[in-house]
Amino acid sequence: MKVLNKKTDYAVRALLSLASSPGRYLSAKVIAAEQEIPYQFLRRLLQELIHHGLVVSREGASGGFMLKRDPDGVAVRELIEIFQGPVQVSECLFRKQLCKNRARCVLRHQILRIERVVQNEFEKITIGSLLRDLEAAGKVPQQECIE
Amino acid sequence: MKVLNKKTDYAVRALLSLASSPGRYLSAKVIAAEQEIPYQFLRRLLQELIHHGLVVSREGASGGFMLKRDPDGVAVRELIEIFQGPVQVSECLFRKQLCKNRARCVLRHQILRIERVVQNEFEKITIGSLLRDLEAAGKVPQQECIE
DNA sequence: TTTAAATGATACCAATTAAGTATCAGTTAG
DNA sequence: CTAACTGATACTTAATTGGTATCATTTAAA
Repeated sequence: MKVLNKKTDYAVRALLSLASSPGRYLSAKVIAAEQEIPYQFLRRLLQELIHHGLVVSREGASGGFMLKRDPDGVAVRELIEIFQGPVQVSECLFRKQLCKNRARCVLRHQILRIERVVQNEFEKITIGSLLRDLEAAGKVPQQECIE
Repeated sequence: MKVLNKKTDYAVRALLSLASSPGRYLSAKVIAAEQEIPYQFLRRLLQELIHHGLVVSREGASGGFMLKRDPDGVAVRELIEIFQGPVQVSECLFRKQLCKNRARCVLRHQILRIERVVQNEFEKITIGSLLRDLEAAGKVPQQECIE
């Protein structure tokens, strides 16, 4: 069970780059280098972010991308929805069809409860909050990625 | 973002069938009909459950499958791990390698927190608890699967 | 005015995974 | 003996994921 796919992961990191250079345009090249994201992949991803109104771009030489919204208003939850679709368990929820059997429903009910919890948690994590975490972590020299 | 795949979903339902016929062997055919699970798919799935020590089987005519363990001792969390791998966010956690950049780590840290919450929730949901929910729901005629 | 550095928009590709099907061999109750 | 089972495994098909490549357009600046 994988929670985040690469695209979401890259998007978060790209947005962190943009958020830490407010008011400036960063080129895809720079972001790619900074965050070690495959260049062409990143470019497609940035287009999607534009289409969803999260960033703006400037074309031409010395162009690039800039965060459009307040970093605290961009939740990881929204990014997950953009790149991995809505947090869901089954078709049942969306098609609003009757359950074929009750067993399925009982399980769904429990899962939906958990989904709400997860959504809530991801709603609380924003680019802004991550950026602050990042700055706080910056004071410690280097950290191991465990636990 | 999909939390449960079909295999896990089917497994839960198959186990619910088995749990509601304690001490009896149910054939794959019967379970498949009862839960509307594709027969051959179910059979492979049941083999996996055997290999993981959750059910036992009897071969030959009038053979079938039986739950091996206490229904309350079989958590959905375990089924997710069997059929979808451990609840994880990235390779980082398991390979215990150093983070290439701090941004990744900061996000990871938050995600791991959420993962623990999710794991805890799925640990609480067991075949036994679902069966009781099912019996309780059985008193109401038929329910719609919404929200 | 030319040019180099950008983005915009697509099209393509390879690997993996998910879901489902099919088959054959061995077992056993009746 | 045979029909109804499980055990094991191979195959298929479609979708998804992660990544690459290309061409057109825009623009700052030499």
